[in-house]
Amino acid sequence: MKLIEARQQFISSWGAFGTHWGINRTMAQIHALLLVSADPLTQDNMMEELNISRGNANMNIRELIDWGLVERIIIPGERKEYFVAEKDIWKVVKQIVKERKKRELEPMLRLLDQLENVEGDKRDKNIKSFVDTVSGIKKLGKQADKTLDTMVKADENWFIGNLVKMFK
Amino acid sequence: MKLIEARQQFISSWGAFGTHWGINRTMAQIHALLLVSADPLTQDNMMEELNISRGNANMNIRELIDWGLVERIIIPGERKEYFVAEKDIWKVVKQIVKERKKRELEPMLRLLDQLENVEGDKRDKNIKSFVDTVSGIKKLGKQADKTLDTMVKADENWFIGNLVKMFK
DNA sequence: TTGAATTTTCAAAAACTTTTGAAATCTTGA
DNA sequence: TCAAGATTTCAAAAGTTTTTGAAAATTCAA
Repeated sequence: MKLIEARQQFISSWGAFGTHWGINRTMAQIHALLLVSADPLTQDNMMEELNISRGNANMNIRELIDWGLVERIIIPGERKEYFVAEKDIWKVVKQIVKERKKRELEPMLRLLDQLENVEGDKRDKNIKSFVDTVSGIKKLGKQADKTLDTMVKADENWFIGNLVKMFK
Repeated sequence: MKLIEARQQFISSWGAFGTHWGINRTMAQIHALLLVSADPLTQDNMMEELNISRGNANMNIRELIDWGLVERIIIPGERKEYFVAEKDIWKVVKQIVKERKKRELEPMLRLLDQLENVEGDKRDKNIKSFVDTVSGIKKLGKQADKTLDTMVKADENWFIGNLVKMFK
């Protein structure tokens, strides 16, 4: 398989993959393009390679910066802005985990804390069923939260080393 | 907070949460409703409680069954079908991990295997950048695949026990 | 077997998300 | 300061997904 073709495959699959994870196709494709590019790219480079409009490119690049996955860099003597993606996949994964934890897991746990204190007789089977479900989710959620916290702080070798121990 | 209100909060938040994970709102809400219900529910119960149409209810119930999260049960002497959700959250998580692994991670790893064999001189910086990115993702992906495999087979105490060891 | 109850299907409508592109704003070198 | 180049914004258009509801199919008790 030729490089051009392989790149296209990668970019388009990464885009499709992203849509299963609540990330829009273009954002995932821009990310993929930056991941496989040897050099920094401009917005115009990306617009051309992915066939997307200026507004679309701009919006999604900014969102990637917001997620901490892409960095804007200034090349001295150049007027245009250039962009690069973090290439270390372990760092990318940690960054995504960190953001999703903050944006989704933590608010959910705060809600569950409140919901657990529902009024009424715990012997009522409807109340019991509600409280049991909420407590169960909370318990697993809190554990996941702690685990992810530690993971975000860890380096790759530590992580893989531990997994090997854990699963041998 | 009263039970009715707490249930509504839970159902609506679970729905919003689901949309961040590529699951549609209604499917997540039906799941939430079944999770907090003490008794099996019919399709009509769910239509009424969630204010959704017959077709919508039917489609999403079937999708939940497809994911292995909900079971259809027949109550002797009753004409209607009843539904219950798996209440053990650890089992729910394992089931979701198992399905997503099969539907998303495994196909992605098969693609990466192919893309790694791109033709050309590995000293060309464009080829190097592509191959390095693909290899890096593949390496982490394979590790995740193994880990999730073990997790899917494990029971909760084993899992939490190990995490505690790992992170103490 | 029949027919009322129930479930399933699916085309069209509604809702929601993404993309476009032109205008507005900002930036910087001369 | 100016103006050309670059970036950002955002309303409208296009595209996608979800929902509806009525018709078709299926089920089952009598």
